[in-house]
Amino acid sequence: MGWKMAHDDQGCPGCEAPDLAFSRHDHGHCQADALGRAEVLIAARGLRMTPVRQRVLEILLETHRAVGAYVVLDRLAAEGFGNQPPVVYRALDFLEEQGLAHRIRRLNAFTACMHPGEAHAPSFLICRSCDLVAEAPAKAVRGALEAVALMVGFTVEGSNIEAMGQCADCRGRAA
Amino acid sequence: MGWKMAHDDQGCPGCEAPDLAFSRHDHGHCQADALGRAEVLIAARGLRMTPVRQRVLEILLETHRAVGAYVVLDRLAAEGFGNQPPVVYRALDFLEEQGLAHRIRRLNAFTACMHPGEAHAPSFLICRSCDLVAEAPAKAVRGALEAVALMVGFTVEGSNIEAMGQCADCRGRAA
DNA sequence: GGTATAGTTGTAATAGTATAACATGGTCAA
DNA sequence: TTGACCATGTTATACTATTACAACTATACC
Repeated sequence: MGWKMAHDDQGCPGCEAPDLAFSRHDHGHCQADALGRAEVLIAARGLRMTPVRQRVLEILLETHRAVGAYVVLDRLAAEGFGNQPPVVYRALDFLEEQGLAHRIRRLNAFTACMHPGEAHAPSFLICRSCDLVAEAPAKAVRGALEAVALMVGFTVEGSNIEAMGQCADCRGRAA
Repeated sequence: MGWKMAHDDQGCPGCEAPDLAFSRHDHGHCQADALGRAEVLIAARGLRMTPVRQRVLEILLETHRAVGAYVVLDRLAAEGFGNQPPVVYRALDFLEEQGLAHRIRRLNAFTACMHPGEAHAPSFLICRSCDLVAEAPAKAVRGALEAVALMVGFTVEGSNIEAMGQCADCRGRAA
């Protein structure tokens, strides 16, 4: 295979690399790993990974790009699921609440979480050329944000941190 | 007046306070200051602060909340401007490009920039109770984000950093 | 097993946000 | 005053998201 392995067999630490989306990797493993983790997590919480939810997650996991709700909906409809917006939005909301997917507000689209289960307040790097979306560790970023908030007595309950720009490959190609 | 003055006469440093939106202040000065700066800035850049643009900025400056495009549009229409979406979106795009307004992606709405002209990559604190939006200094936040990006060779060209939560006042009232 | 319950999905209708494309009109400089 | 450029007006449409209600399914409890 032409892929550079970005992981080993235990816990897929490579999948926590901030540049996962931008680097060649065994995406099949990437998908399977995330999906497996998701199922375990949902079961552990006493919730149900229904067919619609699982299928939506699978669709999101196909790519490291953000996918619009209506693109997912069309896929679902073609496969015999309901073809009205609530079908997909409910699944997406569920996945987001459970930390299995993230909403990329800048794109009005969604992307699968690449390391579900780990407590994380992610930030995203969105390449304007190839549209890949990398989920970067945002511990430092989130810390800085909370520091500012603390100064004014503001309690941060949730945040969205997104950077638009260009990934290394695309910048190289452009130059 | 019942307002605590949050500024002095030269440059309105108070208007750079991260908690401006959340603290009582002379909002009239706040507005006038931002508007004045905006006009100077636009002129200096050889651009035109047209009636529509100015009116949109004024409307955004009325409150420290984010305002939806269609709310602005209704106001414009009631005042004799065009009543079609492009009218307001063009003005908002212009203001955003010039750093005079910011898009709050989490709310699909817009807010006036409180210290135009200063180079800044703002972050926003959005109170879920009172809907006030504070523009907080994001130098540290932006720095952290760029540090992460640098690690993977990603070039940050723009960012949106928004925190949803509760301001000090609202938290106090809730307790 | 039967049945109440909560949760999930299906469906219809509608609300809200944003852009493309083209026509019109104003401003400024040569 | 003509031409170029920019801004605005207008029509139409695309895209994103939610409300409300009906039907169904799994589960737990009796």
